[in-house]
Amino acid sequence: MSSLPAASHSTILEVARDAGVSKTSVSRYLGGERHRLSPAMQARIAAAIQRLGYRPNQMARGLKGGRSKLIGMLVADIRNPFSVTVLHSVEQACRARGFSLLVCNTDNDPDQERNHLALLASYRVEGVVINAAGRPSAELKALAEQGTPIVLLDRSLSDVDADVVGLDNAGAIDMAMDHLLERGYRNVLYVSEPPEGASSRQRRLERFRQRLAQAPELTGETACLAMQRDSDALRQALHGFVSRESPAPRAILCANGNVTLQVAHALNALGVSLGETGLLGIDELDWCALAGPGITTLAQPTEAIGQAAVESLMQRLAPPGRQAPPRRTEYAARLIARGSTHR
Amino acid sequence: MSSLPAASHSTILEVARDAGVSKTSVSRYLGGERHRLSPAMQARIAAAIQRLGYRPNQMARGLKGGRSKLIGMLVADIRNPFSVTVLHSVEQACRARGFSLLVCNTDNDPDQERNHLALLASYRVEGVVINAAGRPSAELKALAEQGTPIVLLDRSLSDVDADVVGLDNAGAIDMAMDHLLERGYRNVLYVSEPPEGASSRQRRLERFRQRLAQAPELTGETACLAMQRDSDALRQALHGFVSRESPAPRAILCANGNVTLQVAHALNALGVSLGETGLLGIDELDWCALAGPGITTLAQPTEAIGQAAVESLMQRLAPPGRQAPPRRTEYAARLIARGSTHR
DNA sequence: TTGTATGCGTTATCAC
DNA sequence: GTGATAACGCATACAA
Repeated sequence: MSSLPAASHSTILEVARDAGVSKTSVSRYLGGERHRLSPAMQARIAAAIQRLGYRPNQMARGLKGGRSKLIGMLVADIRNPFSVTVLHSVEQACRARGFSLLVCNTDNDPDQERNHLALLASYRVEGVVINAAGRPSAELKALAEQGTPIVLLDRSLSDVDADVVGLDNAGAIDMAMDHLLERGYRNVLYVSEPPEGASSRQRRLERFRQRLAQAPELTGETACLAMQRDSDALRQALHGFVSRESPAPRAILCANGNVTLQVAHALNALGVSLGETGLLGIDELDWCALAGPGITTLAQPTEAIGQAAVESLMQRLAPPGRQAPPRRTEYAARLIARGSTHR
Repeated sequence: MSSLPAASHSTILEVARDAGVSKTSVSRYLGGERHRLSPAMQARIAAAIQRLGYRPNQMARGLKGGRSKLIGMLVADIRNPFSVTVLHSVEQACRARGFSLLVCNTDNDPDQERNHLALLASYRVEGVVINAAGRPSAELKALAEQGTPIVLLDRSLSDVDADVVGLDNAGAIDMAMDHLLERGYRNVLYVSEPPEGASSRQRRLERFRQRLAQAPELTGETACLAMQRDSDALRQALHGFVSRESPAPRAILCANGNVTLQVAHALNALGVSLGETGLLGIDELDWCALAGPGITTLAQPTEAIGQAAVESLMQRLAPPGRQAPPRRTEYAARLIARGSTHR
């Protein structure tokens, strides 16, 4: 009763022969048109498929119809928990709609981004979710001009006609500042990674400065540093801020999860006690409750963001009439107050 | 000067026409056989490609040659930092060799694993890296029988002829126990997620028990719980262990990073002070230095593991002669001592 | 309800 | 050196 190990992949033709029917019938059986086949034939085809261990070849399938059933996703930093959570939700949303996800990590490198984009194009992905690392490239424009739907995640790109899905950055900064003010902090250091090439960073920084300008009772400053590369600079900046004479209670606002992590490390090394010196970070991380008295954060609705991204794609995928103009979807952050902002 | 926006993808035929040459020549140009073409023709083809914004269609390529240039990866839990780091290194290694990575997250669900496996097969991936969630499925065996190289990551699978790459689990437990003993702990609670379906968990648990049996000066117990699902049970188990009368210094050994996280949360809630009660976790996490006095960990060489996995695949991909028998590659853990094991 | 013929974009096998 | 032409596995318009 043992079947021979199929040397290679069997084809629809072999199935057809084995079942004694035509290729077309098998194709129909597979393509969700079984209702048009006689029960007898269905049974024979099913048996043949089973017997041969047949698996349809998506490559060939995509060739003819142009439907690769593939969505591409460009992630700027796969090791960023925020990205991963969004990725997770994007993948689920895709799968729920019968698409697979081709994931590319760019490590925030524009060159890699371009290569990956070309790659995705070569696999004829039907849509692309991009957490952009660089400026709009020729590859991206080519993709857009070919009519491939594009959704920008977290970071928008000038000159690109695409939906953008992400956090309400200004609102998040507002929320953070309101919280810090309410808790009595009056001197705020805003720490960010370099904002060039990441619109969300720019937007947050900009809003922080606006808030500073609007609130006379508040003083503040900003520090933009490449976190991983020079942790020394970060430590120095923090040391300067923390040790300086200041009657106003101090707090540090971290522009994203990575910043929060690095700042927490630096403060830890400096022996700064959280709470007395406030600390608030954008992005919720699963360990934030564990560091010192707990770190107050602004959680992003990552699930919603991922789903919205795919939803956008799907709408542009089915072009019934005229395409709607690019849309911007912004989600509100959620404050999770912990000990680090409790004086 | 401006070119019309290419309505859709251009084909090799269009390039050929535009350049006034044959398809074959263009194909040769693309396929790395330029040395057989006259410089003049090369120039014309290059110009045409440029002009039309041509991108080869990998789908069609894979159809004829059978080379999809795709590697599939099954991740049991994409939100696990360990998995992500390995994924990152696998992706880099693949790209360095001209392959793309099709990533599938199974969320530790055997059903999803089977679906994803079928999917990968349908895309004719040339190799698969699997961080398995369940028992060997029919889909997996089909893949193996078709000759698709398979590498098992972290978790081995009985009945599957595949290379296995991962941690030296017994060695890691030894390392952990030696460290705990050296630091004076004499009563150890081993906390793990349910070991069923994850060979590495089984191996670690088994080794822990062996060590207990071998060391008369040591007492210990084990707790296997689904972390996320019932955090109550975990808290109770920890409470029981910590509050029980015991002259012997106590320590908790966490079987992986997720356990460490959940245990840290529970201990935090219980108000247990780390160090006095020892804590050691397998898997280094980027926040481990920040929780209390710092959590001692055993770091896995994730980069090496990812690279070794791809290396394995590549060797089996090129079948010059007879295939070597399945190989097992085990890497040693690295101890990072912190305050949580300092009494 | 079922089958035939053609084409998708590419590579490979020939011939010139 | 270069170019026809035949596959590759599948979907589909068309015919029966």
